[in-house]
Amino acid sequence: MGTGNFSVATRSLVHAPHRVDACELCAVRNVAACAPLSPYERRRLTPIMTTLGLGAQRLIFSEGEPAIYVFTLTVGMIKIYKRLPDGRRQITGFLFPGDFLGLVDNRSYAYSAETLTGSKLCRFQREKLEMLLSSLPKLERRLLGMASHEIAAAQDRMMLLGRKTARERVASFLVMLSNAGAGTGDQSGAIAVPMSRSDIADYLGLTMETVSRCFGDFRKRQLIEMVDGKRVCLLDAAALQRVAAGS
Amino acid sequence: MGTGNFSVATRSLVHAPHRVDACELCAVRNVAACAPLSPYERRRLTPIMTTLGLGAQRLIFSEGEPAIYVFTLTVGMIKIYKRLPDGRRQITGFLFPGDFLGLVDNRSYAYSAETLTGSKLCRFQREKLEMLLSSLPKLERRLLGMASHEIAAAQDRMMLLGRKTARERVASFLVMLSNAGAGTGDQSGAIAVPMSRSDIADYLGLTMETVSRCFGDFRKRQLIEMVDGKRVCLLDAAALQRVAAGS
DNA sequence: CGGTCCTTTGACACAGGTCAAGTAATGTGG
DNA sequence: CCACATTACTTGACCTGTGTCAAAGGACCG
Repeated sequence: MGTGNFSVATRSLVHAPHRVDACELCAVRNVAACAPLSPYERRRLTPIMTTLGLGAQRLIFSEGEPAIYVFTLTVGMIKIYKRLPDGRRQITGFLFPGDFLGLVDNRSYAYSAETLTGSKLCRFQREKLEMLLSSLPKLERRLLGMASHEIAAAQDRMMLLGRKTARERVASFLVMLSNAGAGTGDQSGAIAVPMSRSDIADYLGLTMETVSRCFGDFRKRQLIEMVDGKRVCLLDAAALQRVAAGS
Repeated sequence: MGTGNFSVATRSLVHAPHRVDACELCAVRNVAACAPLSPYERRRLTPIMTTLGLGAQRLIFSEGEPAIYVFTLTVGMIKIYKRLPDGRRQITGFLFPGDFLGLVDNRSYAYSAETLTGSKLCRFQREKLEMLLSSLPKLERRLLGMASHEIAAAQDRMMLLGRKTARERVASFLVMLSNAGAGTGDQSGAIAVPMSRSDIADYLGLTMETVSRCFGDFRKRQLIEMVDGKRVCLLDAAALQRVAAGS
């Protein structure tokens, strides 16, 4: 817990893989100008922070619940999702080590969060963290950077959901996994796909069957190869990228 | 320009409708704990800020362009959108007075922005604003609040695009307009719909024809009434809300 | 091994897309 | 203020991509 393990180290673009107690707010990915926290900042954060480990398929929090904590993921993979009253589900994101979750607009969570694989998280008391923010300007800036990044990603997702075809969506998903999950696959170049077909479907706004058919199609065209149910090898990443971008 | 006009005043939940020069970063809507800027903060912002007025259907900036400025909208309505290489378009948001645009992840805009109606904007030099942020903590907090709000809205939009039916999408759109545009309609309770059918379609991930058919359907069922092409009256807002929520 | 769950595959249905025509709103020049 | 052109919207007929339903593998597990 809190160990600068390989996964965090791989994803963190900003500091060496040594042990850091408040590491998770450092392990921000894809955010420019992301300096690591100072010892002072870490000292301020430690008291309101606990680390926790969870198995696969565990609920972290539910949509509508009071947002007592915010989290950063250090190991594993998480899905976040919303539901309509009749049960329809939209997965609004898959999260990777270094990602932040629980930042809220009002007092309660706007979505549910569930682990896909065994995971380790850093948990912060939300209200206390918010109070600390004013005296930790670097941290606040980092959160703003992460939020901007998330907004951009959300807009890409809207493009996908509103205007891409099923094949384009599945290709986009594979490309995304391959980028985001760099390092989570094995040495053979295969990438880990820990989520079920219906998770993928609910992420892409499709049905399980359509996702399966697209996988089949890509397999037939030699764009991918399935190592096993949970591992895919992108045989022609460039072609997939072309499909994903919409011809 | 910069006048605390009725529109800004209506939308701003946080301060009285007096004249404020750096008003636009105050005129934040739906953000908790949003205190107005101090005179000191305004003094810091004024030098890097200019105000501008634009006609309808004017391009503000384009996807991919270097992001020199960030803006706040004070009067009017704006659409922001992305395109696929073959021209397919997704409108990722309609913006109202008080909304912020141009916050970016990297150095260039991730989307294009275009006015729908005649509009007034406040323009800030992005890099200078970013440098100022550290010394204007309240402002930074406000941006973080706006960003959180936007993320929540984006997730709702993903639910809409991924899982709602055409009728539910159009109903959601009308409810959104009616909430967001409170005050932009006339006294009769009609709400302004300044965007074209194909704008609405590109926002909802549908075609113009389907949007038109849904309007027709709602009209037949007495849920709405069209005052003219650009004004709609919600006859049964509760029923629409029910449709929007997904039964 | 037999059961459970997940995935794949097939046959068919339908929501929403496409194409095309008609109608209303808006603008323009005289 | 009126012809006329232009653009936006509506409506209809038809088509297709994806959803639905059902059954048949496969993988995992006690």
